Amino acid sequence: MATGTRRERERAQREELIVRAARELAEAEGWDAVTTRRLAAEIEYSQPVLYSHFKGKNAIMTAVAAQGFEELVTELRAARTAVRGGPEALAAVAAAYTDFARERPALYDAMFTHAVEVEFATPDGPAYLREGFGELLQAVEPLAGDDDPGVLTETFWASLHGLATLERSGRLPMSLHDERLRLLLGRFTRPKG
Amino acid sequence: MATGTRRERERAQREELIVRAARELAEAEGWDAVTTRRLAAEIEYSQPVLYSHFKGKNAIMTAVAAQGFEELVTELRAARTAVRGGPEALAAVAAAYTDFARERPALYDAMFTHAVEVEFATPDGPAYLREGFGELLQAVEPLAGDDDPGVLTETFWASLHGLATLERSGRLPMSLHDERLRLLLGRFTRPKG
DNA sequence: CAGAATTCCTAGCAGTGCTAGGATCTGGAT
DNA sequence: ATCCAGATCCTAGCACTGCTAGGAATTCTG
Repeated sequence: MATGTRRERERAQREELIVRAARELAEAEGWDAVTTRRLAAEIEYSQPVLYSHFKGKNAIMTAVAAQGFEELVTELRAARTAVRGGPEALAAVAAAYTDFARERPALYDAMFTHAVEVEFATPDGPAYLREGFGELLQAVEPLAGDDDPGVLTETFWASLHGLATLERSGRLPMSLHDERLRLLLGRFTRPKG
Repeated sequence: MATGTRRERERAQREELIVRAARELAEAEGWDAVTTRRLAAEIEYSQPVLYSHFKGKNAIMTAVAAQGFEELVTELRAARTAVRGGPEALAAVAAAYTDFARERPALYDAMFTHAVEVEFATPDGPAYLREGFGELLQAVEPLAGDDDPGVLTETFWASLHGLATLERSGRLPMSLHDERLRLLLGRFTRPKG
């Protein structure tokens, strides 16, 4: 029995190794550079070993994305709790979100453009999704007014996501990012006239 | 010389055939299904013929995207000019934009997620980009207030893009689309308090 | 009608994700 | 210590991708 647990531990370690290697490779050279062959070479095992841990390359990306969600949640929480609340909280959370997307583009891609296997939009989805949305919700809710806070949070999230993706792909110049974020926040914090 | 012009005409026709086939295949089965072999079979020529017209698959996608931009411009213009102006114009343009993304997902992908070769964010970019942005701008401008109309338009565009992509990928349920759009428009038309 | 030039296809390259099959190594029982 | 069952892992290969070199076939020109 003792050997069994050791093997399990080693397997878990290697699985972690795979995810870390995939993430580092993606962050260094983009997801296109993450091929099963290169990944196998990186961890010094053969390709089929990858498939004994994950169903396929997509599952590996999903595992990387899961790490990303965890980290995004902690960053959003840190940003939100660092300020008093109200408009400042929304600004802090928004800046944290777009910073995350800019600084970890490969991670962000895995989370929000690839890896559709993550179950969004369902009440029983992964905990990190509920928590992440919860962080946004807590920042948006005080400013919702008559609007449904949940739907308004979705809308605000979509705006941040749009900014992040368009700026990252070069379709909007990054130089005006702060200004765009300022205008967006202005519109969402503006009280009903 | 007469034969020369005939050949040119035939070449242009075949090029159009390639773009149309790529577009139809993408809209029917998604861009993953658009391989050079299938495309060649569809137009009843061999693969290398594709490369005598386009530098590669990406160039074909760019050509499809160009068609998309032209169509998007006309739809935005139609939506904007159909109403009087002010908030209604913004609502009409926003609905036209998200409708376009939902009804022509493959086209939208080629325009805004793939095909980075299109020169966004430069003054001398393609005409359809300037025109398309101009349509949004004309709808946003009357509501800009003290804000820079151009930057505000970029921000509004990003919000629409975020909604379109998150809803399309299943990360936001499509059922609440109208409500989200309503809230977004409410925030962007709300006068400064 | 022969020669030149264009057009086009066959065949192939290097790469992808993924998998079947057998070799190798490990752990436990005799 | 030995032998066998089972887990572990790798080699080799499949079907596919985008793309290209080289030669065959067709077309136009003198």
